[in-house]
Amino acid sequence: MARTNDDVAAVLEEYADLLAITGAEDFKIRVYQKASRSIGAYPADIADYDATALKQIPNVGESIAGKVAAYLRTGSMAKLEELRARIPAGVRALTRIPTLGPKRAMALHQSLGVDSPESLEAAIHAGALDDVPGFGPKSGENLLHGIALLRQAAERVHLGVAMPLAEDIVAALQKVHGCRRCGYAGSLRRMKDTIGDIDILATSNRPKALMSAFVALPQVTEVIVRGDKKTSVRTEQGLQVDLRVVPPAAWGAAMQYFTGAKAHNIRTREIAGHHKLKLSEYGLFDAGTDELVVSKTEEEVYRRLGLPWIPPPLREDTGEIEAALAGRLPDLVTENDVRGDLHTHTDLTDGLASLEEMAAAAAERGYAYYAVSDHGPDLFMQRMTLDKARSQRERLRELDETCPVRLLHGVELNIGPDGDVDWPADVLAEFDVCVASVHSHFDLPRDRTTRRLVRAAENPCVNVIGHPSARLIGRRPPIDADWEAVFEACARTGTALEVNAFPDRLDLAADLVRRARRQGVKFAVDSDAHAVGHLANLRYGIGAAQRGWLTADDVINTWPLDRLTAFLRKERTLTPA
DNA sequence: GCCGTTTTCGGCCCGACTGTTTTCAGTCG
Repeated sequence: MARTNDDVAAVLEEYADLLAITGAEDFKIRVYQKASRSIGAYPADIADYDATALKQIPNVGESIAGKVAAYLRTGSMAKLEELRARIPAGVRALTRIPTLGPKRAMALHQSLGVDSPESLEAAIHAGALDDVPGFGPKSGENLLHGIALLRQAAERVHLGVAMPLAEDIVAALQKVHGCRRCGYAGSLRRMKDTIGDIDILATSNRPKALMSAFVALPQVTEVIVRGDKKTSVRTEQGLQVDLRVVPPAAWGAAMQYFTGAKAHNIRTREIAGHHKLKLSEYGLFDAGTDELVVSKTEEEVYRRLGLPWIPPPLREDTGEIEAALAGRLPDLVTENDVRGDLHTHTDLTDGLASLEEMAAAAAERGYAYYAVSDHGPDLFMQRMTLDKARSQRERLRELDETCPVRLLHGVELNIGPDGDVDWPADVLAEFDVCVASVHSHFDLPRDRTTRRLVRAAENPCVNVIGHPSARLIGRRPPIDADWEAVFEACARTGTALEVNAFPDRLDLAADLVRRARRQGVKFAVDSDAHAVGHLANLRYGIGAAQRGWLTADDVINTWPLDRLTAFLRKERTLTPA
């Protein structure tokens, strides 16, 4: 299931955690964390690598390469096994309790013998904490609260939940007297598909007023920490929201800092160090004199570090720093580049709006072209028939004559367990665009799922594989396929992969998008709209595309219609009739 | 343990807040 790289990354991460619990030096812990990230983000599969090959990976040196090579050979890592033998697995679980880090977790384990959140909870209730130095009454209270939160498993929420909430809070704070600027940062600004907490940044010379307004927001149910510079709250759905207030002149440095990701920031601070500078949320400073160099805009901060401005979706330390230094950052696709949507529904099947309403909404968005792609007959509950599809086409052609948007007649086919789709080639040839998606049989064995998707791609009439992994964030895992084989087939046959913009799908996911792009695959960023309001979800799909390093050239629905049409002909025109 | 426009040795990201401390360690982001 998991790639070798992910498996090794998890092992190194665990080793780093156990080192921290045993009180190892900070820098040693960080080295294993860095190596874990580097291997996790490394594009090639390392399954067959030996120590020499492993050392080519950044942050993997002699020692780690040796450990990983042994792990790949034997399935175990001696040093890790040693630590596992010393520290019960539950102690690592203790560090997942908020306010309890490795040091204090180990202290509790040694003095009380606790080895799980449950046994800690029992020990606290028994009053055992009173005898442990460094733990007062407040600690017990906070730990119990933390254990309760852990139990609720405050899950990460998807972008479609976090973004509107963040936008509401920003709008409210902007109205507070003295607030100069306010915006969201963090993983939300990086457009991660799921969000653990929301980071809001504001500038004001009167931070107290801003903090008071913040904790009084109707969405707030609990204040976690409160200060003049930083306040954290929890909302009714258990989501943590942090507000940071900095002086107006520090906006750029603060935005850079709070957008993260943490690993990206560590790199930018290291680079600052090399330039004898010091970077914090308050600005870029001369390391010797502490004099401010720049802080007003992110562009200035990056420029002074010798870097171009790096778009937030790339800031993960997965190669963007190296690309920036080499002047090879991708020119990312934006929502403005998009000329049309290739996957949308109407009330002919499971959509809520009519063909006319959807076409009008597409025109309003300024699209040049727009495909209606209702379900084919194989999704039986949608009651589609060939007659219905053809009569929809007639209406669409008629509407097209007066519509400012060029209307395309499409279909969303169902990919059966063996890769077959609803209609034969002669029927499919009547459509302008064919999307084909998996809607059932999600648990087939990997090789069968791979064959299923490859066959769909090899169908000369299938233009786009819709929501390729069929995942539903937080509800259904992605189907298991040999994705490299699927990507190869798509690149070879001129079949695009969809980046479905529905916020609980965001499918293909960004990391797979990036891997597919390396194989030369093209993409369609589609809304899969079932209602007028869904067309605007496209922004989330663009976020995923950006996180996958896509340029406009990689995305077929940014192309002019004639180029798109040529792509959609696929090899149909090359195959003799 | 890794790495090199400061280096093959000596550095390793920075600041806010909390709780328990009498000046700071631990945790978090």
